[in-house]
Amino acid sequence: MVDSTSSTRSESIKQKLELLKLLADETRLEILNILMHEDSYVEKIACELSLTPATICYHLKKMESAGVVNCSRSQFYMIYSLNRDIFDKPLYELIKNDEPTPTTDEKYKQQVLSHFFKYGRLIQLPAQRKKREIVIAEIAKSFDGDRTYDEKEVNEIIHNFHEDHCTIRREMIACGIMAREKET
Amino acid sequence: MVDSTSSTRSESIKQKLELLKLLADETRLEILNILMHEDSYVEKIACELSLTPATICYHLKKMESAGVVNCSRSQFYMIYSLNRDIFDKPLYELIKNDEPTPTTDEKYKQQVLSHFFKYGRLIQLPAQRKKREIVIAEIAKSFDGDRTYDEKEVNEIIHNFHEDHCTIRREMIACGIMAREKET
DNA sequence: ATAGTGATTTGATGGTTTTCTAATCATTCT
DNA sequence: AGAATGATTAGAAAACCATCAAATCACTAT
Repeated sequence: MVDSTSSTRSESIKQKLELLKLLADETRLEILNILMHEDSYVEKIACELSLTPATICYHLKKMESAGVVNCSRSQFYMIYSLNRDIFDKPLYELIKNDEPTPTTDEKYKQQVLSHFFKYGRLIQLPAQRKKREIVIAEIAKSFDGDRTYDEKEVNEIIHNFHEDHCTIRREMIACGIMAREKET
Repeated sequence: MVDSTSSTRSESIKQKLELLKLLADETRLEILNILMHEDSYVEKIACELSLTPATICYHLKKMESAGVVNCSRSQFYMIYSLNRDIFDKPLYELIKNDEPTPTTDEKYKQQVLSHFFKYGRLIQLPAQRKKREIVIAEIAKSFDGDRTYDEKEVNEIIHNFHEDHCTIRREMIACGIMAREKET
């Protein structure tokens, strides 16, 4: 059910979270500590921890289905034992998300843009520098980087986004996205 | 507040549990993954994860007080960064309880004994072998290991615990606690 | 000083999880 | 087969925790 050979190069983040949740419980930690010393069975553990067999069973079953412990029958008892392979990894292995990082801070940009643009037009220039840069960069996409524009052209394009083309134009230059050129 | 130099040889089990609980939450894992790439601040993280700044703050504060992250002010922002030392340990370091193990399976014995003895007398011989051994061992404490007893003496001592000294005596021999000797 | 901006606290809500009791299941021994 | 014993499941109560909206705090810049 669970690959215990050697980490399959990318257990989903879900599985890691599941393991961490399993470990983050006092009762289960105590059970694991008992099993570190010797294999044991439900009733005995229940006695040692002063808890109901039902409760211990609940925890053991949970840990078994995650591959943390194994169990096998022996006479009257279900003997539970530790799967020690699990615990060798360093901690950062468990918090690191290997999955193809889909959005680094792309999502943040989208958020900002959708907040300041409505129907393709700029509602208001953000006061924060970081946000302002994002907004300006978006407007800059309408320009061809290889080409030069005269002032009238620039103003027309910016006007599609906002009335006040002067401020925007100034910002674009301030951000280093656009350079002034001596008029020919 | 928290020793970040090098594990102080025995953080209480409580502290370990606290750390594990911190890690066992999807949102916090995501925050940590973001901070693994670069330091960041509340609002930005909130945007990236599509959550409220209040929520992110709640998590960051929690992690800060456990020494998992650090924060410092920079201009408008509270910059949070990872305390990477924490994550070097292998996992078993976090589940192992270093504290002086107070009761290995002593507690289990006490449970069994208090169940089968009342006012110093044996109510009933347990059916289970393991429990029977515990009970028999308790009775055996009344004998001096260095000395030999004749049958009458043995029966008298056992009689203090139970009417049926024959069964008990047989069990003691079966358990290897007492040996028969040719009568002199 | 005051306005603006991000961080934090507070209180309420909803969801998850541990724990128990009681009932049922599975196995062993007579 | 039937009795005994340990393990498991089902259902319910209680504790815990993440999240949000709204209010407040702390700092910066004009």
